[in-house]
Amino acid sequence: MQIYNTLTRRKENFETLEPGVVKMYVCGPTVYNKAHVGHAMSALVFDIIRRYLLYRGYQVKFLMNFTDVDDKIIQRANEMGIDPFDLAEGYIQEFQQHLKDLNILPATINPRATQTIPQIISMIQTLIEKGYAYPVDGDVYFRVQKDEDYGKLSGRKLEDMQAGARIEVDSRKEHPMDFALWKAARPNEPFWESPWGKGRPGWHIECSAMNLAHQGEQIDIHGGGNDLVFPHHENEIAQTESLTGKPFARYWVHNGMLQLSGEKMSKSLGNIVSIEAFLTQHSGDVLRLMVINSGYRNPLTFNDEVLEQTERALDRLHSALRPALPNAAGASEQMLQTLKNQIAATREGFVASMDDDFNTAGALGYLFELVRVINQARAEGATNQELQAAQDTLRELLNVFGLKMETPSTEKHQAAAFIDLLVELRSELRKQKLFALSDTIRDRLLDLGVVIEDSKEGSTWRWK
RNA sequence: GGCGACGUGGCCAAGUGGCAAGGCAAGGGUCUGCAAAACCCUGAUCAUGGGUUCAAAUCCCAUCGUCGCCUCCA
Repeated sequence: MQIYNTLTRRKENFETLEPGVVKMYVCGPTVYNKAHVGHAMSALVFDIIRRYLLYRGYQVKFLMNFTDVDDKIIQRANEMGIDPFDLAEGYIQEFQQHLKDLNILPATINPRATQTIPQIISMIQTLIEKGYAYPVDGDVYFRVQKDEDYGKLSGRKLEDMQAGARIEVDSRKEHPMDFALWKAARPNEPFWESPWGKGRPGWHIECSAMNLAHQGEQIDIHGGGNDLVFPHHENEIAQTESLTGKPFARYWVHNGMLQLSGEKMSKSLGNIVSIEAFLTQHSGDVLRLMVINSGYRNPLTFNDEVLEQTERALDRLHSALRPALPNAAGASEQMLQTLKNQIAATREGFVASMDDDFNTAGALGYLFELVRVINQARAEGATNQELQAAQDTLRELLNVFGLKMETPSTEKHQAAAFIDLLVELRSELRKQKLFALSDTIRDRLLDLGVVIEDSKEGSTWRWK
């Protein structure tokens, strides 16, 4: 199995620190507002990676954090006149529900910045002792010049960054790129007691501390959006590796940004489609399939046309899971052999694609080939029993992708007997060539979400 | 200005040295009372210009274009 590593900018063979176990950490959201579909994309990417690792027999320890204290949370809470911790808690609950709705497996642990304060303080103390950090007026800064390979993840040099820096330089800092590990509390801000006075952690240190606390000094996969490469992940590396003297993560994995009308979707740009809004219009499977249908490292095109196309593609996947035609007489030996061969070819192609840096789009292509052959076999009269192995394979691999492939709900089930009755009566009308009436029944049922399909063997119906 | 990524049929998108996956849409056909679904058939030489090679979408150089990061950001 090969994984693209941002640190080396190429694909590398995947070897874990401990055989059979993957320690994985993904940067979660800062919970100061509703999450949008870009956050969902990232969560989906790493959920799919995790599911595939599980499929390949790994045990996966999966952490995703919540940044639940920072400037924006405090600012927003003050504007709304509520407690910042309550604000954060509300958005955390909401995000957890979104993850569930998107069929994302729950994390092994969801650490939070506010629950890791003692570890953060102790980490900062050690960094100060080792000369990698220095306190100023209740703040503590990381000393980037002390870290010789600072910039290795993002491929930047300190000199280059100084040249292009657009930030206002804080004269108390030794170097413009030094970043805060600890921030002194201002009036009306939440704080914790520390050796440097009342304050709260900086943004980057929490992830380092959470990993140290829950995973140890080294992890296998560290993930997040590619907008986190610099400065967030760069700084995580600087902190952790300065402390431990060991490589932090073996593989740095970054997903591309979701693009709305050619731009990154982000809270600051204001071009947001919230997960909540999306899920009122579409199933979670649709967004998941959009993610699957393209490379996780590339930008993901998100617009109404692509959404519509993905809905149709999802319909096609569903089509292969439909039962045999009524009165199916059985398919030819040749057809059954083709079906059997395609099952093997699909399995093989799926794994080969996914082994190559989680090439979901390539793997999906093989699934569609299986779809075609299943539908061919059904059209030639294959029975449910003859279709079973292929459909089971398809279901199994769709499940590796995390697609739910749900169809009817229980309340609809209660209507099934009545629909059966209508379809039966309609068949009688058709025999009597009372087509106007039978078409009316078909149209009216379609309005109610029931699709009737006729064949020479009889009529079938399904939920739209 | 610095660093990086990308540009494949109408749309989305794999492939990254050896005759260009897949999905959506479109056109034609089979089936059907009609319809729907499904099935069958049809289309790209890979931004542009050079170069390397027996061979390039795939490597190198240049140009144009798009996007990301350099500030909070999945």
